[in-house]
Amino acid sequence: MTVIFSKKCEYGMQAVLYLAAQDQGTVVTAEKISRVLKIPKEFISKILQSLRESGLISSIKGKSGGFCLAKPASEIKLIDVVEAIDGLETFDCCVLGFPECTPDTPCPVHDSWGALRTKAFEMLSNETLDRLKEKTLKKILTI
Amino acid sequence: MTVIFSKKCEYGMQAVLYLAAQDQGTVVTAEKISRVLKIPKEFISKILQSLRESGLISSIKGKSGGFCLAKPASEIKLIDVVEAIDGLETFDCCVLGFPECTPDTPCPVHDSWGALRTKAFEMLSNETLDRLKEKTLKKILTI
DNA sequence: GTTTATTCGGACAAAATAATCCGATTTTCT
DNA sequence: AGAAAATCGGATTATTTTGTCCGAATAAAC
Repeated sequence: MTVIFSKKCEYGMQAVLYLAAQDQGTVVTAEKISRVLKIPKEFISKILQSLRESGLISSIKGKSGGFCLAKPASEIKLIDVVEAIDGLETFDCCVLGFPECTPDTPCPVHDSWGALRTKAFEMLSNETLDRLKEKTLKKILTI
Repeated sequence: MTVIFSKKCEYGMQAVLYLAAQDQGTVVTAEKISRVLKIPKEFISKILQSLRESGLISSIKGKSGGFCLAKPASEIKLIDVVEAIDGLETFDCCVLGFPECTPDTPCPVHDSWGALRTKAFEMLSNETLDRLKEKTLKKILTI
């Protein structure tokens, strides 16, 4: 069951968090990420490729190749992954699915939902990946 | 683009809000709901049928038949529609898609997301449909 | 230089969700 | 009684999302 984001996006966030939790300079293969996070290998490979295209991560080809963050974990936020995979449209859509839900033509829950949406956006925008490192490492042990 | 709920659920909420906005005792056909809310007729028909099975709305067969709320609008909440169509699982799932995201084995954003989720649930649970009637009528004019 | 382990890219397959079709039944109206 | 307008139920189709397969290119290790 998906809460807000697509599976691709969820897996992408997990993978990026995992990369951020490694010692700097560590290169991790798609196979390892797949194994640790229990994500189908071919699927996470595609997702990693698209994250590389977006410039969030880098890849190294050939034997002993793999993936790593393209910049310091202190400069990446979860919202960056969301933007790269699902886009930010989610934060601009009516929760009831009404067309053109704007301040001028609001749906019945426009205001209360708007406040929540903002909070959700902030939650994903405020903390950088490095600040989530410890929690990520702990969580990974339990998967 | 879907925010949290499936299209079925979004359409279901819209239709139920529309029924709640009618004068009491009014019977509305699926065709009319489809036309007003711009929802494919056969699709909304199915959704209305399933909402009837859940007991949220009633149907009247035959010519001059249609649908109406099964109880007063003051006794129905949006969360009831969500529960009937998508279920409440959404409010119990990890936003990052991690398995077994619990207080004991939390994901990196477990706490902050949990607070938001609770707020979202409350938003859909607190107000009854009758209190959304005016806003619904206004919104419908703009569709 | 050959083997090996990896990313890369494109096509393909499966599953879930969204939408449609059609014939049967029910009820009202003339 | 017959026509008309509606729900009902089941099958079917279309679209999107999720997941897989395979062969080519790349680079390290022997």
